[in-house]
Amino acid sequence: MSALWYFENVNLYHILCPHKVNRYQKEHQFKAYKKGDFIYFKEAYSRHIYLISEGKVKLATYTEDGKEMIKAILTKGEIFGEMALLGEQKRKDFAQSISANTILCPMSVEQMYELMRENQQFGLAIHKLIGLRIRKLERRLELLFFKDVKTRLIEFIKELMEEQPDFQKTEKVIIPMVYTHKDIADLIGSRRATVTSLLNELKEVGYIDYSRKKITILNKDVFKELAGVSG
DNA sequence: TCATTAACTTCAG
DNA sequence: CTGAAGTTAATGA
Repeated sequence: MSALWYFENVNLYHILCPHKVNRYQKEHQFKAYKKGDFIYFKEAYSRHIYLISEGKVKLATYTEDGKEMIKAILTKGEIFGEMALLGEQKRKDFAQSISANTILCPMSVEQMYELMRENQQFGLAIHKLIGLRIRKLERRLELLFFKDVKTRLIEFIKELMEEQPDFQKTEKVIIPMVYTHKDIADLIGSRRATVTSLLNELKEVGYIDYSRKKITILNKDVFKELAGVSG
């Protein structure tokens, strides 16, 4: 199911990216953002949906005590701002570029509605994506509240594993790393150093191998059974 | 005991 | 050469 989500994202991008859609070619434009640039702020009007053509984007809100709560970090090929399609008037989170050169295709809500009307498959895929995102976030929040960091990291890696298109087929699963240790730490509510040492721990006991570019799960079935709580 | 802080080294642009 | 990423060890809850 997570794998589906991945596929749909890719397909969405192909359907959506105005590059591929002839009749939007004229009005089509990419927008570039530097590191730290905001794409939209909290409480801004929700007028667009964005496709990531290049780079990395962080979606987050502020908690009551003023801290950042990171909802997601998205990369090339993914879409965000989709809540605008469900009638969201103002953004509940903010979006910020966290890579040096982030390039986005903005699509207006009206354009999106038009596409959804004409292409039911597409409309369905969007709704599914929204549903899955909400569930994913809920699950992550639950983990944050009730589990220790190690469990959170393992669950996080499991999720990435299941998003790999062909992960069922082989014993080993290679996860290309789009996240830095800091990104991971942000997402699981921990620190860079903790992520590194936990990854090393998993490496030492032979569950994974990793470098900056990828995490290799040496045996997916063993990994799937990992509960995380140490013993 | 586990995770964070801080200080350090390595890496990439 | 600089800032970010990654590592390590000391310290706190």
